[in-house]
Amino acid sequence: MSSFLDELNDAQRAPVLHKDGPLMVIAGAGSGKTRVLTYRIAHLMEQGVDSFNILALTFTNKAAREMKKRIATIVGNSEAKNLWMGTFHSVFAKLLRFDGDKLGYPSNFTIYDTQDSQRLIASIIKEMGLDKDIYKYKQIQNRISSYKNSLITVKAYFQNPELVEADAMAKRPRLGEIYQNYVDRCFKAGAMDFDDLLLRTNELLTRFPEVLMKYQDRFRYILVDEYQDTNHSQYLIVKALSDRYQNICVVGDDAQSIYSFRGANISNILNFQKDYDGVAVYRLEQNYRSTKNIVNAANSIIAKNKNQLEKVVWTSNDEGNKIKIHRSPTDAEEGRYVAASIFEHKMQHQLPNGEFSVLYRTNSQSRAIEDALRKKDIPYRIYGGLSFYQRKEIKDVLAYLRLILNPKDEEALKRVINFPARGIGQTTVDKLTVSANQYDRSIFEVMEHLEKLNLNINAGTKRKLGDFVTMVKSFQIMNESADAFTLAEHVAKKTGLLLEFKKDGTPEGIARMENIEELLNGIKDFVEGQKELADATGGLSEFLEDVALATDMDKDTGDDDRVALMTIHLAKGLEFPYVYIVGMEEDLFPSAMSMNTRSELEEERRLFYVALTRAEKQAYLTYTQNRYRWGKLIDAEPSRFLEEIEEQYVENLTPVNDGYRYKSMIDANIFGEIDKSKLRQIKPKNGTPPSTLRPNENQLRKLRKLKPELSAPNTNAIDSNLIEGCLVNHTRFGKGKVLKIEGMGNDKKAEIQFERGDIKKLLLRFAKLEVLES
DNA sequence: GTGGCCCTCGTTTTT
DNA sequence: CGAGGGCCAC
Repeated sequence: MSSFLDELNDAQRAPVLHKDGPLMVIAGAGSGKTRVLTYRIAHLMEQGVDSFNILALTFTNKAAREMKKRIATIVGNSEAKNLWMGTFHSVFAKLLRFDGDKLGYPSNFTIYDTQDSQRLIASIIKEMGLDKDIYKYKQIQNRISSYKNSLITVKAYFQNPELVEADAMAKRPRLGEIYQNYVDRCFKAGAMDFDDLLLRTNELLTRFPEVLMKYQDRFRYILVDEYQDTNHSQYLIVKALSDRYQNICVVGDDAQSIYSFRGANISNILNFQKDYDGVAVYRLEQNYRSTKNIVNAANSIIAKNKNQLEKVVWTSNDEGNKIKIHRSPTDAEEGRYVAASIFEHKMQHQLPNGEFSVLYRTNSQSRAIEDALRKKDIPYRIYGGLSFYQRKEIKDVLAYLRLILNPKDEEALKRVINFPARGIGQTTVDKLTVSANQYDRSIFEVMEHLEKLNLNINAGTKRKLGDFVTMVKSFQIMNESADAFTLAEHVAKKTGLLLEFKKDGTPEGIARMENIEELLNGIKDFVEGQKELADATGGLSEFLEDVALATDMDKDTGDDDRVALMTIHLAKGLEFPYVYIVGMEEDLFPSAMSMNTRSELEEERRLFYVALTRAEKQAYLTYTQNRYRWGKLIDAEPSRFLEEIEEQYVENLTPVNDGYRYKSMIDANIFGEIDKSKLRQIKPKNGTPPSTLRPNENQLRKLRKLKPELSAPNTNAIDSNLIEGCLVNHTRFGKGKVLKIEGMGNDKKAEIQFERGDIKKLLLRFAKLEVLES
């Protein structure tokens, strides 16, 4: 029966067979971690552990679904169904639906997404009459979120002088008040934000020992995937739930911890052995995914990090091709190169699109890649970014649906009360909000009792408000009998949403209408799917919860064959035969925002490690010399990570001396010029012969090392004489006139009209210029 | 109350 | 450069 155990190697089998007591599995990239988790669960069930007693926390709901499916093939579908599996957020949302009433929440509480939270915070700031330039709602939301993730409640905040002082110092003395108001308003709206799902679970488990006992007893075996990315709040939940039986299994890889910005605490995994008694540690070090070149290159990168658990990832796979590094003049050409390369591979080996992925640091980089792929007719799919459910028109429909379930949902109400336009303006909404705050009621309740309240609202508007209330109530009645699809379709029509976009007539409006139709189809599928499930209540509420907590990864990709475009963060846990990592430039990757401390830089490096280890057969690293950012073309410098890979594993497709295959509208020669001139100066200095293997990388390295000493004297020498309008001589371009000087210090550039005809922009610290006449 | 125009800001990454 | 928000005029 347990033949699946034969599919494991010895290292994998050990944690699968481990039955009781805490265990930690340190799983290197591509070492079969998911397989271990899956089989461990299956094995527990075969050993007689009741499926109701197992809780598995995964990184995406999709991962949970797939694991469940696989387990079902081993132990049978009816048993697999009973497992509690999903992301922290979805599992504990479910738990709070059962027991959240003890904290005063309705079981149909709304889940606010980040945008809802931000809007609410923005309106609180406005209501408090604070300066929006000092109290920036996005920053404040971020702040509150990290407080919540560290379990710093409003009360804890005010009791902590350091925090209060820090905010006061940052000229935001009223942050605590905003926090207080925000929490109150969410509560009054019957809403939880993402962080509440964890924070309130903690509160529930702490304040109600009988609830804690119930779930401790229920979840006798707990498994946590990607443990390195848990935050403090999640850590405490796991700790509390596993406290009684101690059957806790965590799986992770400290080298792949990349979510500290949302509160993930790498010390959770580093300290696991201290947190539990008698922890068994298993290591999965054999990589089954990638070639030797990729595995070794990745190892050589991560070795640069200081803080890590001991582990040696190795593979018996083929050597494979070297990692290819390619430079382009601009981001548009980078896109073209990637598209052309994918095309070439496809043609040569008859490969499907699905074997390729393009990974980037920031979502905004996708545009150039998209353009290029589209031009080559290569189908692609973007993951993340503005996901389907975040689109305006979709959120509008969802807001109506949310309002049906929870009329107290303030953000949903404000979103749709005047969309499509029905003559209820900001002034009216403000009056309602003030009144609602005053009576400690929701806006909807105020609207229901307009007659009894003496609000300064004219009769016409009152009638409109009344109509709106009546409409929402009619939806609520319909919800009692109709299924989610029928209701949603009715809502889309009755509210005039569909018509609104249809009558607009622009391509954009039509696209929006089609999106709404797609949403309706999605709801239909959902309803159909629910009919098959035994425990499903088949309603709107479950659909909305799914939507609120859906990752972009969770959306069914269908079976169409497309190149995958996504951020590196989103790529975690995935693998592709061919991987292109684009934008390998300083300030972009590593991000300019993450280079202030060693730990930030180390996280960027882990991110690079994650990116590289997604590749099975071949990895490409590309960078540009100039990139459009904020609508401006800016100089780019190769990422330091390029140099950190050991030379033997990479191959440079664009060495400096290759004669510039890529002609560009802008001055692509700048880098070539510098490198050559620099080399000439450097060579006698340290006597190292230039490597014939990787001239570019060698030069770059030297260049970087020498830059400080070289740039300072250079610019100084030139500074005094070189002014706009003066005549200069360049060693290679000849005589020219300086048209413009811009930038400061190292970035100081001169735009020069050369006699031979062209205009070039040169960095002064590199250009060898002789001033002829000023 | 509505619509249009102008300004600002942003690009880290997400449940 | 683009999106989103605020302000002003009708």
